[in-house]
Amino acid sequence: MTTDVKPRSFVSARMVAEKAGVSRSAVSRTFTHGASVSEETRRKVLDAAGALGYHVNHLARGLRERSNIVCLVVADMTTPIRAGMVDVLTRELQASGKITMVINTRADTESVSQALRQTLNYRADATVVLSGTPPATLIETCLANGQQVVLINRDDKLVGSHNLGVDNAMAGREAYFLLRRAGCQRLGLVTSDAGTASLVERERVFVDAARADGIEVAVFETGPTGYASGFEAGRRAFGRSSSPDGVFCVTDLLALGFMDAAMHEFGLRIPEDLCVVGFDDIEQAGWQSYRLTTFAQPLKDMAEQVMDLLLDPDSAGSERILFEPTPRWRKSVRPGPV
Amino acid sequence: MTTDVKPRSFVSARMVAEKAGVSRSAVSRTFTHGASVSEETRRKVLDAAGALGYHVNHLARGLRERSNIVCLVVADMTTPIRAGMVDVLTRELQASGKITMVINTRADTESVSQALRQTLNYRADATVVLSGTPPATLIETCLANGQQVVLINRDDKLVGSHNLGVDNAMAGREAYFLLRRAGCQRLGLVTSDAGTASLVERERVFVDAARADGIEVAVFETGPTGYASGFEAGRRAFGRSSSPDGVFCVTDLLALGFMDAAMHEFGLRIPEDLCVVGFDDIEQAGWQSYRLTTFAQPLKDMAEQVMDLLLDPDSAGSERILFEPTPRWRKSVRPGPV
DNA sequence: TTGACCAATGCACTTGTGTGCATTCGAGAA
DNA sequence: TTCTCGAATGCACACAAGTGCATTGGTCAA
Repeated sequence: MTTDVKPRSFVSARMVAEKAGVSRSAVSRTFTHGASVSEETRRKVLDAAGALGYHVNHLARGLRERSNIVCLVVADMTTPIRAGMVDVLTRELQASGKITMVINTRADTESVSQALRQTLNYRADATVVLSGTPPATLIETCLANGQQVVLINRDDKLVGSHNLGVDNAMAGREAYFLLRRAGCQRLGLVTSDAGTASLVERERVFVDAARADGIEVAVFETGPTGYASGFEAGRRAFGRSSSPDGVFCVTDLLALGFMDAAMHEFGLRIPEDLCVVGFDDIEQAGWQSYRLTTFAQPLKDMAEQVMDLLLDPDSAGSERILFEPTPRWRKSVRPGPV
Repeated sequence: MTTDVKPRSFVSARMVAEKAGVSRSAVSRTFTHGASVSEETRRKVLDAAGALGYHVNHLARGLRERSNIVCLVVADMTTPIRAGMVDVLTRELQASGKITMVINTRADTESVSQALRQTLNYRADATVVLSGTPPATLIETCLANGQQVVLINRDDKLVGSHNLGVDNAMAGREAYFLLRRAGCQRLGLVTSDAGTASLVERERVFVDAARADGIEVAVFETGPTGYASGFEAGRRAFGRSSSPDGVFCVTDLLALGFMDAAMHEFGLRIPEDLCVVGFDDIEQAGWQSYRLTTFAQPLKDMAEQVMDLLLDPDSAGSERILFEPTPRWRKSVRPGPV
């Protein structure tokens, strides 16, 4: 063995050109739409490319113009609602020829900072943040580098970034209305310690609406956003003297946990003894054991809006785009008083 | 306006060099671990880089050596088990400094082919396939181009590709044993029309084990893998004369749907009237309304194994690595006969 | 027959890195 | 003072593409 040169793992345009007996430019032009190549050369190039297994290097192409890479920063991916968002977004991005880099981050700031830096390292054209708390300075760096930034369900007011969100206030009001119409007297609210803007707003509007009618709401906050916290909230809610008969849970997962505690730990019937309203309309909310009345986030619409923003190069951004959650009437709320 | 030259969106090493008054090589070396740079130059470069907001372009870096990109090909991402896989894998990849490209594909072959091609276009070092049916020829192309290929829960026997999977046979046998010990007489099996190798194997082993004891199993196959199919299976199972009293569902989602139909449509008690065993141990299986006895896929272990394979450059591959699913005893199966 | 014109092609430059090689510079030893 | 050695630095090239510009070859009309 004189040479240690093992066959190059990736074939380049140069190698195709050699095999086809043409110039490298010809290869390049063959794979560029609208370039001027004779039919004969084109065929020779395509034959050689097929034989060698050639694939255009999008990384090198991205060196000159745009990379077509979009970064998706997301936390709590196993949560049904988040999984749904990632699913619809990746699908939509792919359909437009973009490629998706997923950055899975825990909630802590340091982790997100690192993630955002990766975004810049790989020259992503845009960054879509589904969660976490990216420091404003880092997002500004993204913007300064010409990236487009889309924030979903967050309430930062960063100049230049796009902001999508659902109308939480509407959901809070509507939830209160539903429970009152069902004749509920002792209202409760279940939330998490996440302190996300969306969650806080739903809580605030619901509590305020009740207070305007002179009704005080019992608030339960037992841990992170999830089934377990809802279950624990249920345990506490019914383990004492005055227990609620109508509850708004700011998230479906919380609601399902709460319902399970009420049903299986305390033998309550839903909706006869207890009415529950959730938010998100995750798949499980429609399962026969729960049939939760809730609000659906228009995921598909939001994803399409994101694509419109990304594909429009000179979209100004920085105004907040609100989406109407659509109510899903199921069986966890009575149509009227008992 | 004489010039139309707007400030370059991304700052390059050249610009940093100019501002710092050093050569571009110095900048490059500052950001390369172990290179020879004086402390003074390093500081000047870092200052300039900070002021300009410079970030190393990993795309250009990837032109020379490896790209550090790993492609994750996945279908049915909203499914809890898949979401869990994507979550743990992205987390693990990130921890090793890899970047994850998610390719969301429908089950059809054409879609997956296109996805695999993207993988090659972006010079991914490796491809991890969670699902779908990539044609063998395409995977061979990946291998020929020096990519590592990891197939999870599939049964292709492609030379050079790594194969991870869980011991489906063990689960099938164990499920049969559990139901028999509970005293179940009329066994049923719920599966989907997906025809995945894993699903088929679980079904086959379960049915064979029963047949060996002279017991015939009623098989229900009503649609794609999911809650709705399980529910429909339940409807059919109890809508006729001889209904099962012990059922193995090849997936938790099928099991939960089946249980809901049994409980809410036919008023059956679990486990008194009906025993159910699932597979996957998704989060919902532990919820209070179900408490499903099932088998957990060792997601974390599998992800770590994937990382070991990817980080070891000369791992031969092509042998199948089996993982033991761990049984989760809950309440959907009686400990003994009624 | 010759000028004009157009399609096809190749050369050379661009993008942003990392790095081998040569050069420079300064310090320490003889 | 001079020689040696190592650290620091810059030049130039490689990587894999796209593309402006010049050149070539062929066809058609005058």
